Amino acid sequence: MRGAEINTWQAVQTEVLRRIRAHIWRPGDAIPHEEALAEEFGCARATVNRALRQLAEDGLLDRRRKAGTRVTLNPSRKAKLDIPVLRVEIESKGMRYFHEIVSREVAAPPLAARARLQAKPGEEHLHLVALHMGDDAPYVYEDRWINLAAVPKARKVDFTAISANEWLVRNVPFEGGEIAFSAVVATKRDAAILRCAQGDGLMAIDRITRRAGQVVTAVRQTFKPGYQLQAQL
Amino acid sequence: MRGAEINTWQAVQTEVLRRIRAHIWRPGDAIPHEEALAEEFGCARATVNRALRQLAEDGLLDRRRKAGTRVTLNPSRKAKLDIPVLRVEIESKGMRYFHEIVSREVAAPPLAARARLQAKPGEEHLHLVALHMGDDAPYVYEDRWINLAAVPKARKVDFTAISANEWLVRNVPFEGGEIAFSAVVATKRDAAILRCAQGDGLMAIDRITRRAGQVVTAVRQTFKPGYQLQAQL
DNA sequence: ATGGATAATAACTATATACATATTATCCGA
DNA sequence: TCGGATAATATGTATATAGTTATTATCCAT
Repeated sequence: MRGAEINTWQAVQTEVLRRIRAHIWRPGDAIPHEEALAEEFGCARATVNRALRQLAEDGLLDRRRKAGTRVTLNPSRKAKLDIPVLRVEIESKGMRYFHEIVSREVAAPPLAARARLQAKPGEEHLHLVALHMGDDAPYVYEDRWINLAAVPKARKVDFTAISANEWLVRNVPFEGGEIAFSAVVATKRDAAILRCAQGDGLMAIDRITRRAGQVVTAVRQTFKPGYQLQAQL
Repeated sequence: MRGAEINTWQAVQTEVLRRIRAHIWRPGDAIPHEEALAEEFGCARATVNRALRQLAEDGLLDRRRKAGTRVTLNPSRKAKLDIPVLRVEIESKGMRYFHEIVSREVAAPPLAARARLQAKPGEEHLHLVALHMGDDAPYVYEDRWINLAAVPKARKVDFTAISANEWLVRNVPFEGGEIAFSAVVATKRDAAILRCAQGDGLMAIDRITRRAGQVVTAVRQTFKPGYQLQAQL
């Protein structure tokens, strides 16, 4: 598999990678500067830069002007995982996607949710509980708050026709957010909705989405038992 | 925060991003080609390329030769999470790190583990169970198999002095692997080791590390209750 | 020694240019 | 109409060159 590059910059990159892995250049060591490597590999400095820059982005090298480039001391493996829209994820597994609204109301969020939403007391939010199904079996259910001050249009959207997730992605430009994964134990309520046993271990994903400083939406998605989140190293 | 670029390519990137988010260029739409954008922004094509290439890597654009560049239709959020060596993670939280070996034996893995290890019957592996502590409280425990055929040196390493995790990172060049996150329910044994209640929801991480086609090590790490894995969107 | 100006350095950015490559569109003959 | 050769095109890669910027090292005056 390795060594199948046609590119110069990829060839340089894998050779550098090889030297790091073979401990020819060890963690903490400085490696030759771009110009020297360019000469060694018989290519332009820009090409070396392209190779090294990406390795730095991946966390394998530390680069600083004038100080040079060194092999990262505590290499932390970076896993990239992509969180697709649930419909896409379910359909990509060959299942038929369907979703239903369990409850919908406009209300002021309770104290616990208010902090996450950065909401002032009395501010109205749309509270949605929805269930996403794969082949008629519950796959994940979500408990979501949407900030109506940030997204007034959401008040009159028919979320049975399009999931909140998808509607938001399509209609609300957003800028960032946080995501956290944790393990929870199925409550009686969880079990009833997901049709699993009370006490099962469930993966939960908490997400907050921001736009212009405001929290647009905060959601907890609770997955069916046995759900695995996979990534490549 | 936005608009604080000094670079041309970053300025181009955020402007493109803005147009995507503002739905000036909508999902599925083709955007102008590099040369046109270069002219519009008054910069070189290489600069536009740099900006767009990264957006494509982030999954916001789809680019194909001759076909051009379009806004991704089903934008799946990509979260980057880094998995540091446990010692570093624990120490970075201001806790004192300590680890102990619960059990250690050389054995042929049982059938269930053999598949994951791609091991032939009778092949010897090192089986390690270790507990990582933060401030004297259990943080995570791991059940690990190390392929002695791939890493013969491991047989006589003192893993009380350095954790297997760290020793492997430092001493075995590796090429790739898989990682999976799931939620499990604490068994009696889990509870005893982690000093938690049986039935607690625990985050589990399964990892397989390869080198030259061989599986170097397969490990399951089971975290203390309440553990959260966080990432930025 | 200490601090501050100055020089040296290595990565960072940008440009023009050129060629490679994948993919689409077109055209032509069977 | 179908298939295959051919042209057109947008992105991908590589290079030489040049200027920018952050950081370190040095040197000098106090």
